[in-house]
Amino acid sequence: MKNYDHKKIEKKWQKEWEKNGVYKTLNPGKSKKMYVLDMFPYPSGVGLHVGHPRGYIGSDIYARMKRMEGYNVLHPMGYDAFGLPAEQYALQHKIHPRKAVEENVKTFKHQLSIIGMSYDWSKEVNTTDPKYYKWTQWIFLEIYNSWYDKTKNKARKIDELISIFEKSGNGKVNAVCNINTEIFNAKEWKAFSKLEKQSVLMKYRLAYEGYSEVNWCKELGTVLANDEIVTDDKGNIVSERGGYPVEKKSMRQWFMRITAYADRLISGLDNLLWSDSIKEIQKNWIGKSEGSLVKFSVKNNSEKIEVFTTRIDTIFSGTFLVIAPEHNFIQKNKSIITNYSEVEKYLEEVKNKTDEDRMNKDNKTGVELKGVSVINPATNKEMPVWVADFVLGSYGTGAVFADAHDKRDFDMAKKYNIPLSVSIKPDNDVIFERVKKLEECFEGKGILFNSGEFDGMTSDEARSKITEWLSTKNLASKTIKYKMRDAIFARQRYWGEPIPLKHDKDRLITDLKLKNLPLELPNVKSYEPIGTGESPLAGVKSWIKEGYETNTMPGWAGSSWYFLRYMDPINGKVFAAKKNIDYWNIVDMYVGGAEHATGHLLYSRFWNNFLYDMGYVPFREPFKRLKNQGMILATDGRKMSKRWNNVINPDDIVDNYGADTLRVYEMFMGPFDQSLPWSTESIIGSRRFIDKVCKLKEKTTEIKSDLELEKVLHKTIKKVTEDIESMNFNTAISSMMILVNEMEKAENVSIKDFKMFLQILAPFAPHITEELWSNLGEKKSIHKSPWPKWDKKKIVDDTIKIAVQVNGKVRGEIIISLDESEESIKNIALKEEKVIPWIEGKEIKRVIYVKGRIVNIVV
RNA sequence: GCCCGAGUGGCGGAAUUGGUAUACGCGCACGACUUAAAAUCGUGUCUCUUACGGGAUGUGGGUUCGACCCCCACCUCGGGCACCA
Repeated sequence: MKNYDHKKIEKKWQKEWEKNGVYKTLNPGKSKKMYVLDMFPYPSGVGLHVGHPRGYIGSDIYARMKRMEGYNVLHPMGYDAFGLPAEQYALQHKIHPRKAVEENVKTFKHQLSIIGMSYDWSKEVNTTDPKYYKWTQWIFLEIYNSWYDKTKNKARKIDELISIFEKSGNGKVNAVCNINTEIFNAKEWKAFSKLEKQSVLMKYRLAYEGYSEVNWCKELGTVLANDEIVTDDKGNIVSERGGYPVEKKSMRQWFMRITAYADRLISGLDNLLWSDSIKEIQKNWIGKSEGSLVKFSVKNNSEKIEVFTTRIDTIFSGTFLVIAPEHNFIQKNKSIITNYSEVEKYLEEVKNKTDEDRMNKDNKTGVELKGVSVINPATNKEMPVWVADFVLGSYGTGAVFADAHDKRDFDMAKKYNIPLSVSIKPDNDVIFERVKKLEECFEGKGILFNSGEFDGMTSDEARSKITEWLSTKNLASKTIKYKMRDAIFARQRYWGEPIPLKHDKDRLITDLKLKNLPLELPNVKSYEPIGTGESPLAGVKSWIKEGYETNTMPGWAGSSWYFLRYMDPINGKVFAAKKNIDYWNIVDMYVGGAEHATGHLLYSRFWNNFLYDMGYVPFREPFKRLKNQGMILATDGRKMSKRWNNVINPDDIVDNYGADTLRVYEMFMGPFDQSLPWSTESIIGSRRFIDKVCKLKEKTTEIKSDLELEKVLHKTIKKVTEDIESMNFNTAISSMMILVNEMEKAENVSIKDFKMFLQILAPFAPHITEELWSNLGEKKSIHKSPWPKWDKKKIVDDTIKIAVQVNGKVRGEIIISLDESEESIKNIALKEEKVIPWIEGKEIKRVIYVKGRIVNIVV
């Protein structure tokens, strides 16, 4: 059945490559460098399925071609092994997560090695290795000890901020921070206690302490990630494991001020060669919107309620204001709200509502704040104020003004019969419909509002003119808001990097110095939840005694900078030597799943931008080119999962068909970035292809191949080279299949030509090509041979076949020589036997010739 | 709901980006080899029509000498966000 013994051959060459260091990366120096990176895997307990290697195979092919093209290639692999699944796996199997990781890494490495990857394993990194996370901790401290200077638009050392405070206070500091800080002068600063200084600085630091709501499960005694909770049939949130109730609980956390980089994370995308869809996802995630901040004065009160809006052009028709239940206006002005008890009741209700309930768009609820009204700055008309939970405390200013243009405002008004209006220039039919309804609902209370002099303008013009006009009265200003929030950088878990900070009795925080890093995770007997919601570290006496921070870092910490560590993986003095970073520089080609668009790919850009600001790396963006491999689905079209029992293990495929077949098949299935269903039926085609290649070898001779075959060969070399460059592996393989079919048909194939073919096939099928190459007497590895060049002269055809159309329909074919004049080609076409019946006796209106493609006769 | 992307044979897909639609592979059918089967090789394989020809790239329209490709509307599927003002 088998034409060659793949098991024997593959094992033999894998050993040989290892022995000879064929894929070893050279030290910095050589001018042509190429950094080809895979997203490193999370080594789970179940090992790889056939979907996982798809991306790795693609990048491996790319790396192999680049190596043959003479580049010094950095193509490493490592493990991202901190995080929840390892902890859960360990809990389940009653072994230490470190042990579990060790075992899983072994499995992964074995599975990867039998597929024939060309990694330089001496560059391997593992995020859970203290020698690695020493530097994750160090970067954290660098971020912690920095603030964002908006004027210079870069991060700076916190020490510089302190000296500014000492000289002139914070009045002139233009920094990005979430909380409004009180203004103080130098003298006041100096008078602050240590604790006061600490809390002021915390508002500026790029990593800061704060509080946030978490999913707290009392029965499990632990905080749960969103992945670990589900909604039961009654609509309550419960733990996935056990189905215990889950409630919201405020917890002390650490945050990363990623919002400081929001603009740069958008603009930085411009120069990246990434798919538009990933760029789009990131832009939407950051959610930049430009608008205006409008002040509504509260009647009989000195207060003003600020509203963020992108539609200030609709302000003339704003008839009421809605604020979020979390808005601090309510608590500050209890006394003037005449129906406060009713309001309080509503706030209580909202608090107990599940998120799902709150997000039910069709059921708007709210309560009017009686006794309170505000003045519309554009019309000077009095407006009632409502509180409603569809307004989010966390976006904009937590307040909106309502007008009929907005569906939500309209729904609210309709439900509670609040007068609503619409500006005289409704922008589309939907709004016109609403205006009609308004008249019905409110018995004439809904009115068209004339926005006067602004009415003839385009929306954009009106927006900027109105803002300008109101700003002269200090009632509005232009502003920009983002959807993205600061990232929580803490987990109440054991299996993560310890945060290298200490809290003393007086709540003063000190940071560890580099010489004291790494702060190693203590070896504990029980890494199970301790029941308070804090991390298991809070139950370690020696840890608490030292005052160490009990939160650990989240899963994305270690993966946010690993691409830098590969450049210099065992350096103990710095995270990577400057010389290495300068040389390897930006990652030229990054391959991985699109599911990391709003996680890893954003966080690592953030960290890299920060490291750039601090002068540690010479490039702003970490990944120049990004390719997202599509998922391989199971034969049933679903995701491969143990749950569906539809997982295909690559080990079995390698065993039955060989690694080369697996590689060729996975690349041939379809476009690299497209998700495709696995088909064990179809894989045989790839195996047949390799069998045919083996058989072809028997046919090779010293005699020169004929010209036609040479032509096909050189065209194929060109096609394969270009296709690998653009990662169109499926068409590269199909063109090689065509070449093989031609070679089979040919009388004779020269050894020289066959070898060239083996070379372009080598990145796809490294084992069999190496075997045949060596059988043909080559002593050095095919993978170190220079990439073949196509001969330009051999790929031009002197005569070509083109189609002749009549009125756009193909009626015949002619063979022409390319240097023939347009005039004579047209004449040949008009005389073509099969064409004549279609044009005979008709007036020829036009004859169009597209060079080398087609002649179209219009009659 | 909003923002992306995609719809091509029985199946995975190709099409030089506006120029001969269905390459390559799987499957299927027939044939050769074989006592037989597997493997291998050969031939065929969008559809209607005996043929001449006609019709097909989710549906309907448009632009063009010419449209899978561009424009408009709709349908279906996939991805992202989701009461974001």
